[in-house]
Amino acid sequence: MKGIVQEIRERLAAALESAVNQAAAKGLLPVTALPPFTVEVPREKEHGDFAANLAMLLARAARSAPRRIAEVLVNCLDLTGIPVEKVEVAGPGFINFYLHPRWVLPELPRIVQAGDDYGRADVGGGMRVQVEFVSANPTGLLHMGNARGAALGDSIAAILEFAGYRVTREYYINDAGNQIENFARSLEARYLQLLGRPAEVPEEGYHGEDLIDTARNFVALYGDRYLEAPAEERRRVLAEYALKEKLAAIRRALEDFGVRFDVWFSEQSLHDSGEVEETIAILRERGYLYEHEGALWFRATAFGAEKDEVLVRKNGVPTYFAADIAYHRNKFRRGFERIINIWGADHHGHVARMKGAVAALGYDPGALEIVIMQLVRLYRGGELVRMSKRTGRFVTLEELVEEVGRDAARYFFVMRSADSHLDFDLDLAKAQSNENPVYYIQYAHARICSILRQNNAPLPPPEAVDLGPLETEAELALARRLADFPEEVVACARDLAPHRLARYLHEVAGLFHSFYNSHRVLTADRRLTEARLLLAGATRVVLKNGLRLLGLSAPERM
RNA sequence: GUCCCAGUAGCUCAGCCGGACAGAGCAACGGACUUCUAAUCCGUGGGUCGGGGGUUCGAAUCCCUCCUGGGACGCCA
Repeated sequence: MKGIVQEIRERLAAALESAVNQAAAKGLLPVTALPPFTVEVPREKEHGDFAANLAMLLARAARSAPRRIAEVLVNCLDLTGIPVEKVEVAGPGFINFYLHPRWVLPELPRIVQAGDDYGRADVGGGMRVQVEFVSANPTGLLHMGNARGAALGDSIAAILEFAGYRVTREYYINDAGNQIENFARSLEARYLQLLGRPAEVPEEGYHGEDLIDTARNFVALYGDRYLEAPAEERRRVLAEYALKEKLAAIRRALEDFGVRFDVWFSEQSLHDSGEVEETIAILRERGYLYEHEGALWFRATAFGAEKDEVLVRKNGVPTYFAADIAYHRNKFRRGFERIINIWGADHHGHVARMKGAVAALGYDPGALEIVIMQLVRLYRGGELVRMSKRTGRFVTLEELVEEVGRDAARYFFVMRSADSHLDFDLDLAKAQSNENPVYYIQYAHARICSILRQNNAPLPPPEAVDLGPLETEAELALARRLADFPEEVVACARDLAPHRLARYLHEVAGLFHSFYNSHRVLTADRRLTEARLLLAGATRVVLKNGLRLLGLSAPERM
């Protein structure tokens, strides 16, 4: 479904295009290729409802002044059927279109009729996309960076879905390799300590106190059964138990955060299935591997990376990178046409070599898109909250949700662009006051619901409502912005940028609050009431749909 | 040293696939609740878009260079 804004934009573009042809046919303009011009909405209201930069772009080829070309084009314009009241040439050569003030109103019944589907687009054309995010090590709890990734990834996935993609949300479980060994040794130390044996968590291990709890749970189940067992077996059993427990906790925390995954993909399964070996064999065949100092290297520099990378260590154990390449091959083989990874800034060095590996395997590196998000800094009482990975002391996702609430947390994570460092102010997120932007949007939604509840007279179907009474600036400005929603969704999907949607919704809420404070919706005039109820109802649809895409609730009462 | 991100109002940030006089929220100041939710609204003040060059009819936006902050440069993940 196309919004009215896009419709008019396209019709104006078409009219301009035929004006160029007309002018050329009449000899008023040399015949040239049509430049890629835009029909945009001017920032200044005085410049009309839409403006085209076509004349300026034609100036060079036509060897004529832009304003002169604009005049010629305006004279050749046929705007039949487009609600344009006035056309002007202005500034350096813009062609400005002034529409009938109430041109956007027909969109209102369409919004209400479409309901939950308003804004749904098909730019994705059913293309299969995989969004992989969070993928935190299952050796601990989720921290702020994981939380940002969760909010961002889930929102991007939802927006892409709404824009017509078939989306799979996936979590890659790093349940293999060195860190699992460290994990097991750390657990073993805690286990032994609990049973009164001297032991110490290794330097490189996991020092978080949560592992003491995990070990305690293990002891409750198995007691000292593994005290005298061979260390290898003891560690294996401990790690197996702890991974299960940690993963369940991670899953629960994410669900409480409103994030669900379609697939939980195990790294270990790539080793077990032989895919890692297979992938290495393919790279070897293609000539991208070489041996050096006993290790097997991938020639990442052949693809523009800064340096080559080890795939198999001297000790014969494949690296994380080797598994990750196998994982991406697996993604392509599953038929995903776009693969989107949400990574923290600390992984950006991995981007070039990963794309290189994809290319080396014969897949299109352009199909792999990496969204790099900058790190999160937490503030409380105006002070930076120090995090320490080594001691395992940090604020977890669960604690965050408990402290500030799910909606506030998610809003704060998506309100900034991914490549901006995020200063997360815990006090602000927690505040139930006007300082907190979260409630502004939700409050508008709740207010509308309250009005709708209080209207007890039956309403005509949306298309039968007389739009005549809507004429004030506040009413028209609100309706105009609502009609931008479909294009806004497409832009957010294109840029993988939920923060854009957050800003848009904030603006819509603002326009509604402003309207609300200067207009009564429920009045003695039934015709007026019905028109304003339609406007309010349309606002509700847009807010609700937008909030949903950001993973936020749309409360009916506050 | 090399690479990535950022530098825009007092603070936190949009705008960056070039467009016409640079925006929002908060903070500051002054107003609005007998009327559908004041978690709201209305108004006021506030900026060398980090500095310097360049490209262009036009640059916060593109290119070069320098400065500042954060991150990455492991046979960790």
